[in-house]
Amino acid sequence: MARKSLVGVVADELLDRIISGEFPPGSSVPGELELSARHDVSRMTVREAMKTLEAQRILSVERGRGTFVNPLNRWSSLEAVLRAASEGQNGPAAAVQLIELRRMLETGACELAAQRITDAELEGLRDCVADMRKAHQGNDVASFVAADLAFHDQILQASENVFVAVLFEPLHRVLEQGRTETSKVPDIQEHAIGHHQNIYEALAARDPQQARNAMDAHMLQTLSDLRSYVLET
Amino acid sequence: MARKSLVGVVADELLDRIISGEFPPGSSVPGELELSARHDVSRMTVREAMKTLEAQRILSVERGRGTFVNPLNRWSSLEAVLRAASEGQNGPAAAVQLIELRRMLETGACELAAQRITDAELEGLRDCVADMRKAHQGNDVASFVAADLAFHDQILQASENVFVAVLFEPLHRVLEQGRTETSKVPDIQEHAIGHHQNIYEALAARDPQQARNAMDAHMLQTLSDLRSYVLET
DNA sequence: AAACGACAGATGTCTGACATCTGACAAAGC
DNA sequence: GCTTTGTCAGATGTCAGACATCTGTCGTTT
Repeated sequence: MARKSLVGVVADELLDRIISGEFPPGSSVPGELELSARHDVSRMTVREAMKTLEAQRILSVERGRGTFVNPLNRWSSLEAVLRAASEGQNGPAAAVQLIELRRMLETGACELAAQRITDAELEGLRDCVADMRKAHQGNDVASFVAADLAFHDQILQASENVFVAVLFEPLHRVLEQGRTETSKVPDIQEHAIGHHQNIYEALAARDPQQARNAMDAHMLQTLSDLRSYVLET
Repeated sequence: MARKSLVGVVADELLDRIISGEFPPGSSVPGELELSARHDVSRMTVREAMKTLEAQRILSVERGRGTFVNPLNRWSSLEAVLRAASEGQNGPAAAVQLIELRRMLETGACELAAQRITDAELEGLRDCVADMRKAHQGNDVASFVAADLAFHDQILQASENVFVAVLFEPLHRVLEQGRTETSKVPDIQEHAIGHHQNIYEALAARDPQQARNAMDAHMLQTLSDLRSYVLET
């Protein structure tokens, strides 16, 4: 059952303690010896756990002095920040902020893609929309979500901006589950197909402004879907 | 001179070898024993170096099988991706892509800020512009850059979106040096002051669309400045 | 009062050992 | 012949103890 290594367990628990506020930013975490005693593991295991948190800029290790918690805005792990931001009753607010972020990246990428997309990539997008239609008629939620994701991936790739793709990847993972939920509703599926069709046409026309607007409409629709979904459940 | 720990040195060199193409994505890197022999360090040191790269999703460690290089789009470290993307003659292209990314985030944050900014934050922005004017007249480049950065930071904070701030932080570090260079030119300083003034006024009017457009104009100007700067040097 | 030195506590590194997982190959059983 | 099983090499996971080195502090010395 517990498939994670000991290092992962220790790192997770330490991060939990940090997020819970036990070690606020700027303060120091217990020494390696103390943690190894607490978790009943060797010092090396604790060190490797610390190293993973240090690599994500969650901790700063200073030789001879100790290990300190960085302020949240220096963390480089979206997932960790998400965990921290979702504490207490902030879950919905964090979800909205994630969509806002996604909106920035996707509309921007779509604008760039309109200037750079190739004919082959356009064809791929058309196929994705066709797949979504087919899945919608056949009530195949899994295929629908897959085609949806493929569509957005294709645009990201067509934007030819590596950094956007890199920043978007963790978002992809985080938003994946929620997407499957909302995509179950037939009405939402139909809206999505329409928006994707519009985006495709704008990209085919290679009109950056129109492409951005089409994607923006899609994002706002998604945000609206999320709001009603979060409210009713 | 060499203030970095051994772990950092080993991690850096291994990352260099990966970026140079010696270990392409999907392939495996040498085992811990082989690396410890090559760098003349203990196996534990190699392991900690690997852990840092694994935490940045550059490597995937699989027990009993080996350690493998992830494809570039799974890396979570903007700096590492930047190093990889700047290889060979791709430096300028990477710089342009960074500005494009910055444009997405800053225009998006500015649009959000227009809906949420407080009076106190507006006053802070006005002070920043005033400081820029003062530094411009006094030929104080350092103060000018500082006020410029503070202005953008304030907007980021006013957007009230933690995730945008988190994604922007590494960009901040990367773009910092280039900013100091371009800010030396008096003409560019004057342009920047005008744009910042426009942004401030749009935010004061709490008009999201106008704020986005003002920031977008600023970003396009910056991109144009960068292009002419890169071309002539 | 300032400079020095000893000291405790923290992280950095090394050595060697054993545990456990994976993949491959060979031997045993049907 | 074909499947099953045992064994083995090689890889990562974890442990224990030791020593090195840096930092801040607190007396002691000058």
